[in-house]
Amino acid sequence: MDKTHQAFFTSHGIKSTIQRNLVLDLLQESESPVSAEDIYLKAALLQPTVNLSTIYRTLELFCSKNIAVKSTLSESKKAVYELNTHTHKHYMVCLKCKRMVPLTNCPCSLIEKAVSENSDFEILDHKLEIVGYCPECK
Amino acid sequence: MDKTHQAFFTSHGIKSTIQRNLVLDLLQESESPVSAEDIYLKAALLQPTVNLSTIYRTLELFCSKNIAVKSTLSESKKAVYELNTHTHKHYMVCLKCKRMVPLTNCPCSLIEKAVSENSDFEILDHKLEIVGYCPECK
DNA sequence: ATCAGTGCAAAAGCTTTGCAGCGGT
DNA sequence: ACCGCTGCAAAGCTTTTGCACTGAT
Repeated sequence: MDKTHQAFFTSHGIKSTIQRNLVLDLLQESESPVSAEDIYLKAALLQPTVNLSTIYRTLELFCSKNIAVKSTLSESKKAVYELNTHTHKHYMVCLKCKRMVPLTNCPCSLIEKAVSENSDFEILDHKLEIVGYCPECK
Repeated sequence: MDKTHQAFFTSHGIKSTIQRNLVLDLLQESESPVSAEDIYLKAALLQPTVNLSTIYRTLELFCSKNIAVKSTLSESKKAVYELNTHTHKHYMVCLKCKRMVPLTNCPCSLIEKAVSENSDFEILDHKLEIVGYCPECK
């Protein structure tokens, strides 16, 4: 059993298992959000008996412990997951290759400010998705 | 057959039918985006033989003709549809009652500008979703 | 030894599709 | 009369769940 994984998981109050270690590693490796199936396909190469439902359960667990974050793009019906960096983050999504490029900085506070001045809505969060073509696809 | 519907649909190059008229009316009536099932339930009251798949086909047709616009919220796995007002529009979504309140004005051009200055991404569109509690639910 | 975690299979929820018959022009 | 539109049923795709077994502490 990997001590690093073990320490990480126990610090979040959950058990370390081979599958969870795997999912954590795979989330760590991927530079942009991935679907449960993406994770599953990569995980199955290393651990052929792993099951898709375990991946879903693990991802859901990670989200509930704030280890990961789930989001859904308007373009697809699949949810995607990424490690929770605890930073404010948005992506540009390429319509062709589906690549997700993170925004380096985001002037969203302007929007929240403007909105809260104009309504009684209590704003907790916001999602911004920029859609277009990445440099390689345009 | 309703002449108004007929004229509208032929101007978009598609046939007018009872079901399409109904869907158009129901989209017109609703002040915020609705799911296919919402439309179906309302439609079934007036036209009991109507079928869910027809609603889906009609909504998809409307979207392909730019009569309607489809979007998916991160909170739900259902798609929602609304008439295409051809205006830039975003919503605040209440976490509790799921009410969608349109933003009166949106400083998004700031974002697109900032983003396009910082990357080679060709921006075609963006989606903004504000999440929180509406005045009644907070 | 205990109890949480997992694999497997089945089901659930939303959406799409094939096909035969109906309906609009 | 023609051909597109619809209803119905079945399937598809993503995600969830029940259950018995496995594995971590």
